[in-house]
Amino acid sequence: MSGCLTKGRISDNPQPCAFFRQFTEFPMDIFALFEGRVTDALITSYPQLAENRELLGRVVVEPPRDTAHGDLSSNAAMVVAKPLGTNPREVANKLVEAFADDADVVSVEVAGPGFLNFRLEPKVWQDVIATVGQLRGDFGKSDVGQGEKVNVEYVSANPTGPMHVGHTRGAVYGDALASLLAYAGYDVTKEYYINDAGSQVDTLARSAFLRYREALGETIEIPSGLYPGDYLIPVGKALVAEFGNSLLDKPESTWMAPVKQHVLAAMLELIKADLKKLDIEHDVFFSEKTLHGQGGDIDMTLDWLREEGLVYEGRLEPPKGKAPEDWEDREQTLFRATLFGDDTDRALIKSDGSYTYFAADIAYHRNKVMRGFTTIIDVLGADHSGYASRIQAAVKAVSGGKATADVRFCQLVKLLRNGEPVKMSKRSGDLVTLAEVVDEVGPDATRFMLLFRRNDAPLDFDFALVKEQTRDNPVFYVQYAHARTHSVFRNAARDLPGLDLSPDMLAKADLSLIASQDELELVRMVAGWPRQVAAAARAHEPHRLAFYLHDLAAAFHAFWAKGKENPELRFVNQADPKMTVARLALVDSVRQVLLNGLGLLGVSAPDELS
RNA sequence: GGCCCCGUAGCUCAGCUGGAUAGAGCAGUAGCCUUCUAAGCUAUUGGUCACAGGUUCGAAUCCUGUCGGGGUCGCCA
Repeated sequence: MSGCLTKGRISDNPQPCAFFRQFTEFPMDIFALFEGRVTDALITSYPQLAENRELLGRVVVEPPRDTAHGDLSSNAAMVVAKPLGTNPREVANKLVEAFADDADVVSVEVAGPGFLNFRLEPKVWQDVIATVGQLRGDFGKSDVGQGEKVNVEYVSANPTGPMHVGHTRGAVYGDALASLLAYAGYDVTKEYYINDAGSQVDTLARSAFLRYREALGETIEIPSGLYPGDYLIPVGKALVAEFGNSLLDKPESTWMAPVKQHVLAAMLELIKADLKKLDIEHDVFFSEKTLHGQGGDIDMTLDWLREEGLVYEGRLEPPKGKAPEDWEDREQTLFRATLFGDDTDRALIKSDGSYTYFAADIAYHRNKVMRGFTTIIDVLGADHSGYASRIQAAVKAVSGGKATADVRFCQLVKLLRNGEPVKMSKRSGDLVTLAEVVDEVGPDATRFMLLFRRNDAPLDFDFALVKEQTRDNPVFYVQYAHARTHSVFRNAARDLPGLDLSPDMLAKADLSLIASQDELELVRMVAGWPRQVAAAARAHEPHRLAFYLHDLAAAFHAFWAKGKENPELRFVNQADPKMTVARLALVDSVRQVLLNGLGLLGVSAPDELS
């Protein structure tokens, strides 16, 4: 065959790709495996479909919601029937014939409007346990990304103080997304854009200078408009340590540059330390300032845009409906964003002659494109939602359509304590900081709770619940499932002291013993992990993994509890070492997937809960 | 007024890019601890997927409009 089948799409790569070879030797993702077989069968029966990749890409093999519908179900017949000018059941019947000789398939039925329902040999599922045992941390890893270069820019908080809770969600989301994409075979760079060129860093420097004077013995009063936070006190002292009193009587024009440099570095350290608390480390810290200056990226970008005819001098319509009191109708330098799908053209140069933030941002995104990124993800706060179309237009323009921008927004987090909102006052600089939250509830709970929700939906974060050690707390619930897998092994070692439970021994387990519906149910869940990873990566939605893990934990707890009522279903059976080894291999596969999933989310997986 | 996000069980939310009878958790009700961690499990109640049209074999999902909530609106970053 030509082309390489990966889940949901067919690449243009004429070489068989590693992922597909992996299927043939090692069916890691059962669903993707059968998606390939169904697609092949379609092409065999209807050769004219071979060229219609878009259509074939819509063919899906998925676990049916209702287990009465078998192990796998596919929409293939319904997807292609109309373009073929035939009806779904006819296509379905041909596909049924095609699978008559498939040794993995017990039966295929046509159901409803044309679904194909597969029932598989138990061995297919049993083998998944062995596959997990061999691939370990690589079970779920894939190359759906095919090495595509992706830049994930996240956090990018202004370097004017410590991080507050508002930044935390974007930090966790971006970080988990980056891990997920890397795991799914993308070439990922984690990036932080330092807004160090605007006027707020001058304000920061002035604020720090006040603290400097304070450190030299003056009594200071912080005027409104400057940053009042205590975190600048040590910066003032450090400035004294570095400069003595030499800056004290100098005009601002003299001290501004050195103080700014110093305080920016200090703030960046502060932010890095905060992020470190959540185990977040960026690969690249990109300074906006480096884009400015003569002959810098912004100049170059604007020159280039001019050459392309994408810049003009013109007037913008005032915003509709809103009474534009201070609207000054003036001619300005504009980027033709409307050519690329934005709803208005955008200003590049301010009235004082300096560049707009957006001008720098075009240059920044062009810089990303030049570095070879073809998918550019910006994680922003929801208050920037109007910015998306602008960024997309910019990336489209500077990449000639070769790169795509995905701008993701994180909604607000509402902090609660026992159901009561936590008061926050911005004016006094009394925001709840990231550090305070993490110190109180821990990094695991912080990360998991923020990921246990779609990022663009608002989120209630209740300190009381997050710290609770009950099943109401999803973090704990999942971690407990993992700890429980270890506890099962500890008990096995205790009850069957002679039994070898090493990975080598588990690899030799007689997995045909894993045959009950309850057990196979759990295995099917495990088998779905690679599929979840691929789908979450494609959708840029790490929260799906959190939900999957919660479901897997529930399935495991449920099976564990069945052993309470029915001793034959217990994992550890002193009278039957063979069965015990097989069951432990199953437990081990659950454990491994929980471990892999929690790892991707950046949440620890303790062996034991104290 | 323009644009963006959202509207799913009493509450908090999923819903696998259009699939089969819309799912979890909490709350409510009824059960399960001499038994691998009850830090858990089982059963059960509960829905006009905001509303009205449209697209098609098929819609919570896509399109249009209405209502409601949030955000944002030339030179801030």
